[in-house]
Amino acid sequence: MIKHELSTEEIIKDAAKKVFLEKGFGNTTTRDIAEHASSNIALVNYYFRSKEKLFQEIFRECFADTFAPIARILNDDLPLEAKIYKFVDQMIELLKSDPMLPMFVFSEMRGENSKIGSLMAEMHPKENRFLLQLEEEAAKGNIRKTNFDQIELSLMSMVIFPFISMNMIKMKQNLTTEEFYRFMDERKKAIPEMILTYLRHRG
Amino acid sequence: MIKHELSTEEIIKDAAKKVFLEKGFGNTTTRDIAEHASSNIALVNYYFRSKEKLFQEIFRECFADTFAPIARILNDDLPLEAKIYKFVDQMIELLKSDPMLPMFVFSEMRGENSKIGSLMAEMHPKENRFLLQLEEEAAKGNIRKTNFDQIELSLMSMVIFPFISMNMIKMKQNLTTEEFYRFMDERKKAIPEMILTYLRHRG
DNA sequence: GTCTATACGGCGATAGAC
DNA sequence: GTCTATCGCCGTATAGAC
Repeated sequence: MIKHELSTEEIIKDAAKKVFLEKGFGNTTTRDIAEHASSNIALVNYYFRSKEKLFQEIFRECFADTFAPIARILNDDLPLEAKIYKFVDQMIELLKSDPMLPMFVFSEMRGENSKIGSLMAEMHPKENRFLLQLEEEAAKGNIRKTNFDQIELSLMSMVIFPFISMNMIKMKQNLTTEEFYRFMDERKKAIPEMILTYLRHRG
Repeated sequence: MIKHELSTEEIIKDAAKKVFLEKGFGNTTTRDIAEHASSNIALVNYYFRSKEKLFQEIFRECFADTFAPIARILNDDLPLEAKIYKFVDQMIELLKSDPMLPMFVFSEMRGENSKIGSLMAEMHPKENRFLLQLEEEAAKGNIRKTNFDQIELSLMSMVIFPFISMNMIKMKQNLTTEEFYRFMDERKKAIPEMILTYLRHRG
């Protein structure tokens, strides 16, 4: 295992990611980024040409970091129950390690004329194995028939929203970050239980 | 009923709200606001002293618009099932009429040293009738015993998150705004059903 | 109350020395 | 590759005429 020093470019990019995720594009200045990287404005533009370009690069990565795991797990070849447990577990672990990710991604996707747009096209020509799987189980009579788009959205909501409202929750319940994360760990059981109980209950 | 012309102050404030909600504080300029109000920068500062002050005023209102109805309905004097149905229905109607509200509020609450902070203190010394009610029903054996904070958070998540990810959903599923709202109307039944089925199922 | 004109600072970006 | 110095622009805010 070779020990790598971080290159200046990587240091700047990491600093930029940190600041962008915390404050968003509009509240971030190139000077912010340079300072966080213990560098200077000239170098930021030397490596990335502009604040805008740097932002695009980071947003692309964050977008992928958020949605690639979702698509990957939902298209896994696993039985329904195991898949749901795995999805909730892995997503919560991912978001615990990068809790600002969803707020950042969704926030920067606001507005019709968004800086984004093109990213969507490339992202999900993907087929959705999860929905098919729910239809199959329903056909077999193992779970109730219902609108499974609603189920999928509820699953996403219950996993992701707590991180978006993390600050609110922490203040309201007077929690440290550690305590909040323990609360989220509890959800690894609570969410699948609710979804599965509903699906299995005679409609 | 007297017909009121909007005052210049109100026109500017409405314009500011529209722009702030769409783009956030950092991506909004005083010029934006003035243009949307068919006015000029001087007038914006004449009525509100600064962009910051104007923002604070609007944020306060949006914060209240979001959380006051939540607290109000959850503290209503209604049986559990009716309360949950009412909560989901009223919140979805509210958010349909102002779909950018949650994204705006949560986005501007990011970061520890946020422009906000003080608002929290005044907001919820409120007791939470909803959680007490769940405990009561559990004591009577009408619903299962579980961590009701998780239930409450799941309820919020399923109602609010879809509006935060609205753009994503609309693009992914190729929906118009009308179709998205119909999808949300469907949730008025789907969400309470899931929650209640889970609560009533023998744990 | 409203507008034009302007002050002033901070922003993104680059030139040019090393 | 790195840094200092600086340019030009656009941001917020205000002075002052009407």
